[in-house]
Amino acid sequence: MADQEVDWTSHAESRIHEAGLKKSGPRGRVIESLAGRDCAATALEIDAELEGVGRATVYRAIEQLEELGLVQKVDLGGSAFGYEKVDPSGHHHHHIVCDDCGKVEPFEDEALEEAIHDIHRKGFKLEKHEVTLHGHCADCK
Amino acid sequence: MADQEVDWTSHAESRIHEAGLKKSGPRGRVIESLAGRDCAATALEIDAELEGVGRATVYRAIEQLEELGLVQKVDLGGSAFGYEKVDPSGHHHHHIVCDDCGKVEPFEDEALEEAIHDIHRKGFKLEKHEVTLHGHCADCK
DNA sequence: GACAAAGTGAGAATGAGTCTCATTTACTAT
DNA sequence: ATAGTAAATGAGACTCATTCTCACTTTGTC
Repeated sequence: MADQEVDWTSHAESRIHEAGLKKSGPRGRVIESLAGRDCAATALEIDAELEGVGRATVYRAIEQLEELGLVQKVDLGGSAFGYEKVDPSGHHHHHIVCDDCGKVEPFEDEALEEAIHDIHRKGFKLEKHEVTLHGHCADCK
Repeated sequence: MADQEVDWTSHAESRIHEAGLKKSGPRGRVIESLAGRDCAATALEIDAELEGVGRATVYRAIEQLEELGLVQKVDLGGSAFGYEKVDPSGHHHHHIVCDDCGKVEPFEDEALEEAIHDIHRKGFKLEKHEVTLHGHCADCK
C-alpha cells in the first residue's frame, strides 16, 4: 500500500469522526476498497468485492464520503457511475473513456485546469467540474 | 421557430434519409421536440411530451440520431442522461448544473475549447469531450 | 450497564433504459 | 397500382443501478 493511500484512509477516517459519525467495520471496508484503487470504481463493483457488506451500506458509505468531499462521482458514460477518492491536496485528474470497450484512463492537464478556473458565470457559485474525453483506445482503434 | 431550428430539423431529416432510413411520423415528432429546445432534455421528458409515441420509439430515434452525430448525450449529474441537438456548424456548448435544484444552463468558453484541443493522449484517438461545471445557482445560493 | 443515536443487511420498491414481438408503414420493383 | 420486403412502431416485459424500509445491532456517552 502506497503512502498516499494510507494518508487518504486515515484522513477519511478522521473526517468521518469529526462529522460526528461512528466508527464502523463495514464502512471501513468500503473506505479501504476505495483507497486501494487509483481510478473510478462503480458501487456494485465495490459491493461485489466486499462479501458480507450489504449493498445499502456501500451506497450509504459512498454518499457520506461524497458529502464530506472525500470521494467524487464520475460519469463513465455507461449506465453506472464511478466513484473515486479525492486527493486531500486538491490534486485531481479527469478521464478518457474508450467508447468501444469502456476502458477508463485518468489524465491531468494544467492548461485545462487554468481555463476552467478562469470561467466565471454570473449568478452561479461554481464548486466542482468534470471533464470527460471520449474516443477509441489503442486496442479498439 | 428560429432559422437554426428549421436548419437542424431539415438537416436531420436528410441525414436520416441518406442513411437509408425511412421517413416516419413518430421519429419526426422526436426530431421536432429536440429542435424546439436549446438545451438538454431527458428521453423520458420527450416521451412524456409526445403522447401516442412509444418509449421504445423515443429511445430508438435518439439512438439513431446520436449515431448520425445529430444529437449528443450529456451527463447532467442526476440519474438520467440528457440529449440535445448538435449544431451542424460544429459550434457547441457545455453545461453548468445546480446541484441543489438540478437546473441546467448552457455556456461556452473559447479558452476551454482550445485547452481541450491541445490535449493529446498516446494510444487514444479522441473524438468528443464533455465538460460539466457544478455549483449552486442564484436561487439556491 | 443503560440509553440514544448511528449503523447495518436483506430485500422490496423505484426509475431509467433495453428488449421482444406481433403489427403497421414506407419505399422498390414490377 | 400492387406485391414484396425491410424499416418502424407500441405495448409491455425485463434488466440493471440505485434508493428505501425496517427490524435488528453496534458504538459511544453518561
